[in-house]
Amino acid sequence: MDAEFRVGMSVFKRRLAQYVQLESDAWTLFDELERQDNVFRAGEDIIQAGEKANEVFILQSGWAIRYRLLEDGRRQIVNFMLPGDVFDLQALADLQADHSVTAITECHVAIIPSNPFIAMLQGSGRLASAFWWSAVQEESILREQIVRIGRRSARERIGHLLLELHRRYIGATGDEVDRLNMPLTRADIADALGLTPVHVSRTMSAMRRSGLIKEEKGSITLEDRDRLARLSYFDVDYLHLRKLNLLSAEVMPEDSATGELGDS
Amino acid sequence: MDAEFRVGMSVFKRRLAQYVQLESDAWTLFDELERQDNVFRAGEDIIQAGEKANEVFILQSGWAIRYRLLEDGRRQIVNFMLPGDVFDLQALADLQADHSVTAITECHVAIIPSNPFIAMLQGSGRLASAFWWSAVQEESILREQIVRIGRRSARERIGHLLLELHRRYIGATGDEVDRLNMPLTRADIADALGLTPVHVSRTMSAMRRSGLIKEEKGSITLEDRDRLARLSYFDVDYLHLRKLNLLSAEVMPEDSATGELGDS
DNA sequence: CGCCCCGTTGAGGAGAGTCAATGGCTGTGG
DNA sequence: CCACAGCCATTGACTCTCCTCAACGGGGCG
Repeated sequence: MDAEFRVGMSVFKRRLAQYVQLESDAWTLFDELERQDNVFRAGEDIIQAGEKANEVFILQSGWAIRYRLLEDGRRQIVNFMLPGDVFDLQALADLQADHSVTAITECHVAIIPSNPFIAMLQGSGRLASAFWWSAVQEESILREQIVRIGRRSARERIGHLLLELHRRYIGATGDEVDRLNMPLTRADIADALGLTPVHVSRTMSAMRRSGLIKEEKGSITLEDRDRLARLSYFDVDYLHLRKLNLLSAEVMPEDSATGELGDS
Repeated sequence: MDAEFRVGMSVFKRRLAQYVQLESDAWTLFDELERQDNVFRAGEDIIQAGEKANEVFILQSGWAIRYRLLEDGRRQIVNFMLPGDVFDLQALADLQADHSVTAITECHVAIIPSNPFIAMLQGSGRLASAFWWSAVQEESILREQIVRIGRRSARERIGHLLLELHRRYIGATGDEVDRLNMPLTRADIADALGLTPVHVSRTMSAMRRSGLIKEEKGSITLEDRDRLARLSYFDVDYLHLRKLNLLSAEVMPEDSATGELGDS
């Protein structure tokens, strides 16, 4: 985790580079951004609901969750943030956060004030595209989370979530293996999937017994990924992992400094 | 419905004007947009999953749903589109649609090709802000849908959904009454909330009996909105209905044609 | 050492699902 | 103008997935 952090923005760049082709001058703009590197301990809030953050966050290392609490204590985890994820672009509209974001493990976060960030987007249509892609992917993940919770059984939900986290984990780390870090407790998984910890435990035990997964302390191995994918009706399409066609590149010349939302 | 259609873009304008202050020159840009007015019959697809639409859609009248089908026929409705809603801004990133959009009632839809749309955003930071607000609101509605399905009982889900649709319906029509058009069948509500039609029917019958709602053909009245809100843990905040501070207005002068994503 | 958090397992219960029958409404065609 | 098909809402009876309550054990940490 420390190692990941020391390389600076590279997690985000690695993630983006898989989908968007970016030249070094775009990256220069990005690298020169004014920013602050913050560390949050496990359990600490990164953003609190109701707070108005005028910053954009990029998660460098660690896992975080976005969640909402009901008045009677029920918690729903809306989504997970993995290294390389950008969040609260909605802060650019100067809106209050309607959900909290909390570190699940220790998190290293780059915090970028809105204004320089906006200026950067204005400076490069391709960077703007890249961030727009990231926002579109996040929204797509939200939609899939709705399908997962609304129309899948407990086993399907867990399998589907594990496969998503696995793909996203690979995107962040670059390691193409069937094993991933798993800092989530049964309660976290339950609150993400609309189940109870007890039932998650039972269901995952059954999955272990049938050779679908293997758990070690702090990590999980997808022992039979194909079978898992079949029985969870997992279809990666929603992650939008194909290379993007950058609209901007066609619509307007590179040297034009306008056209931000365009690509985005 | 026909009356609504004849007034052109006004539904969208009315919705936006409640939250974003826009001068007439911005609207001029918007009004001059190249567009096509299409009519879709009930049940007809507006966007098909897998299709790459290079257009932005604005629903003028009628109701539509975004949904996804699992291989075995299960359907999950991801969200509802009401008059004034804009959809598939993600098409601007040249991505395939990962979900289908279908008309539930007859729908009048303005279809705007991406390029002129992008040009419009570039022409007015305030318009860009307005559309960004719309995208942020939509994402927030998705998150709330996750909480609704994941951590609420059947009665809470139905109550909460009705309250959301009611607020959004008011935003579109301007009528401040407790009654709204209800073209949804039990099956639609069930597929949106992760329930079965039978259970939705039972639960709504109970709600009728306890004086929470009243149903007539094609419409529903929220008889005791406060009680409904309390027992569904409904909190409007997530709809972001307050007036926006337009960042752009502060960050850059009105006459600058750059700064689109900035406000957005 | 002892506390606390976490995962697991058991027993019993409840909310929601499944299957099936009925009746109303609408549209259509003979 | 009526008969019939098709869709939709409702209700009953039964089932099952998932929840609740509870107890126990292991591991990390002060």
